[in-house]
Amino acid sequence: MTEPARKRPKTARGEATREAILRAAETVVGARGFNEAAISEITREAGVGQGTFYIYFPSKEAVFRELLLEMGRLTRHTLSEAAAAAPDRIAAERAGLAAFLEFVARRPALYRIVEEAQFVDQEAYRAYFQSFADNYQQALEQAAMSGEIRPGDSEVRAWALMGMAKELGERYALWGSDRPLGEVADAAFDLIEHGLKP
Amino acid sequence: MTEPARKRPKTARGEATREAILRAAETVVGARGFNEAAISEITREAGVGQGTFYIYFPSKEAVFRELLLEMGRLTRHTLSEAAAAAPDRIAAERAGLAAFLEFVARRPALYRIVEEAQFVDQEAYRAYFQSFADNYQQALEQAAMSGEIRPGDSEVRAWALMGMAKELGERYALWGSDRPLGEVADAAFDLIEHGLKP
Amino acid sequence: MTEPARKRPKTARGEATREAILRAAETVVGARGFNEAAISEITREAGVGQGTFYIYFPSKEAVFRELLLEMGRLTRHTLSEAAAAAPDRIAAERAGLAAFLEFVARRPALYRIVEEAQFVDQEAYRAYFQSFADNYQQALEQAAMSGEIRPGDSEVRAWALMGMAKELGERYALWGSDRPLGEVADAAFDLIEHGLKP
Amino acid sequence: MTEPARKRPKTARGEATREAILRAAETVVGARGFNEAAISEITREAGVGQGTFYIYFPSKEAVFRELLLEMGRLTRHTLSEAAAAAPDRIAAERAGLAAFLEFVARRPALYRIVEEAQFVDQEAYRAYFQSFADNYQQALEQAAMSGEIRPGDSEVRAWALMGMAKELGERYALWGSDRPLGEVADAAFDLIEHGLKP
DNA sequence: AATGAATGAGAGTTCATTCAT
DNA sequence: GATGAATGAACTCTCATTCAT
Repeated sequence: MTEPARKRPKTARGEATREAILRAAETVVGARGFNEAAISEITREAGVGQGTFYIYFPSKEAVFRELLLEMGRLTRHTLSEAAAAAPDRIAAERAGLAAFLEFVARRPALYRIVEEAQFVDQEAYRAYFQSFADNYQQALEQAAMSGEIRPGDSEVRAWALMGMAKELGERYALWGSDRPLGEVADAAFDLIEHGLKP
Repeated sequence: MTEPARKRPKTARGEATREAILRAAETVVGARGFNEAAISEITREAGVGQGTFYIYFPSKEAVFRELLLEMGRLTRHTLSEAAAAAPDRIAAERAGLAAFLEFVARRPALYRIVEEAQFVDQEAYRAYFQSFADNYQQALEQAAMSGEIRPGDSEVRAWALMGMAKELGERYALWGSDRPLGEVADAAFDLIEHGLKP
Repeated sequence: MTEPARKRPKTARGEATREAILRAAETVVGARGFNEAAISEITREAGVGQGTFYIYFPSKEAVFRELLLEMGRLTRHTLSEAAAAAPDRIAAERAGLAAFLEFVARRPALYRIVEEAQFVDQEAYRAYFQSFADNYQQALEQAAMSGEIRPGDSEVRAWALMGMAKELGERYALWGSDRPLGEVADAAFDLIEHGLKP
Repeated sequence: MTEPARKRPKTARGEATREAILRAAETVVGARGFNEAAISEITREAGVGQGTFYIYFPSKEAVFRELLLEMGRLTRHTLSEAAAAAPDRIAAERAGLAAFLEFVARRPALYRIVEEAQFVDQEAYRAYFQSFADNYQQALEQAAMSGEIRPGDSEVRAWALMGMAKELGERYALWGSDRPLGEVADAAFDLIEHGLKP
């Protein structure tokens, strides 16, 4: 199903070219969307010939998939760093949310790509979020057992909290807004922490 | 930007044709996605000639936009019905979430179209959700003022709750799952009501 | 394996277009060969737009296959007419060979296509000749039983005689030569009739 | 028209590389056909870098031509050996046919290449067979003069007999068959010797 | 109102060949 | 001698849209 990357470059020059294409793809696909992003535009942006693209990626979908993987690594890294510094789960939620919003603001193209994956490579998209959800669920479960949070359905909670974060990222980090992201994170965290009930 | 629908049919026959195309578009676009959905496939599915499409819609994007409008009407109707029966805002949240999940499960193609709108007609997509958020925010504000819910940032809350609902709809109603939607709604509602804090 | 022709035209205009493309393909593919024959050249020759090609044929291979079928029909027709007029098998051999050479000279492009089929659609090519061989073999068998020819291995004979005819067609009708085809047919027939032995 | 081979290697290492490329080309071109055979595949099969190809051959057609020459040498050698052992022309026919079929069975790729030459380098292809025919014709002429065979049109006979051999080679040695090649040669020889007439 | 035919712009992709190292 | 990288021309094929009937 998942074809392998066409080529692992063997020289430093090749490595650089591959990286240039990847960055150009992030830019162009992030800006135009997958379907409007032409290979010719990506290679122009990367400053290489059209054929060069196919030395490093077997298809347009393949770069896309690679960018998705990158985004996965970066997000995981961002979140685990944020969580590591937090004393307990509740604090981790807050830190994670804030870090996530910052991250989306910093790499909007990459984030847009993740969302579009839904329509480009459903399988990869679902695997991507399922894996996040699995980890998240586990963390919530442990926190519930240790009494850091109220017990509850960890699976549904994981998805619900992910949905919140995604929507806020889209709305406030991607669309742009005059509200500082920290403020948004705080407001959302208040909801997560205490709920709506008076 | 938004061209008007090419033609409001005058005869019953025309009305039926237009409707057939709309339903075929929902099916095909919902299944294949906007870009993979060929007009020729839509018209074949609708049982009309290819040229007929352009009698009723000026472009491919136009049907798409029309489907988005439809979805908006239906969702609004669904939610306001659910909310109307609820005694207070907290109950309305619960009922609304459950109704929304049911709705997504019933019209998955339509829901997928809404999500894809992000990549097809960004402007329409943002307007769509902004309008929901505005209404939602207002409802939350009133509820806070009347003491039905804890006071807080209604705008962020609106987007956060919408994100939750969307993600749960996608995960449990669209992807499919063996968990009953009512159970999912209950679990999420528990989080919304009380938050994570013990 | 064998995809169906994309479209049976429904109007006379369509029928004419399809035929024009077929004739243009015969010309261009016959002259340049399958690989060098660009679709764009075929459609230019046919006087239609490039896209029109794909209304009537699903691929380049598909026209090719259609031309092969045509050639089969024509050859069969040519040979059976020639054989019908012959009093016995030996005479039929002579008449068939002469008719075949004439036919190749008249439709060189079509004949070249048959030969190239070997490298374009092996399966179709083999089926094409196997079917000829089967008929031929049967005719030889009956002739042997009725004493019109010496008994012998009809299968091998069929292929051997087909090979002769093909080679002579290629050499004298396709390459061109100053020797009249009738003379060639006579000379070959002498060999077929009496063999080499003094 | 016929460019010279780019380079006659000077060292044993070079010689080995050239030979490796030639053998890889035989394999790949024989299996895939000229057009489907990519240089990159040939060099991969040969275990050398892509650029190395052009040290030894100036173009893709050039290797092809070289393989054709090889095939010519081998066939000539095979046939002359078979003929040398035969007491007279008739016996030489038999031995030559049998040897040819064996040869095709042993080097199917090479044989396929000869046939495809028709569509890759017509000039070389025709020269190839014309030269065979010339020799063949001469042999038949001498045999006719010495009374070993019935007098007749040697040129046409040469082509006719070549056609037989080629077709039988293709059908029984290339396609594969459960009939022993010796048996096929015998049956064909019977036809060549005595003809069809009772 | 309806339609089948037609189109051309543009997409992704391949590959023989060149070249700097 | 050897090679991996690079390239651009060229190809097949798709499809939204227009139009004559």
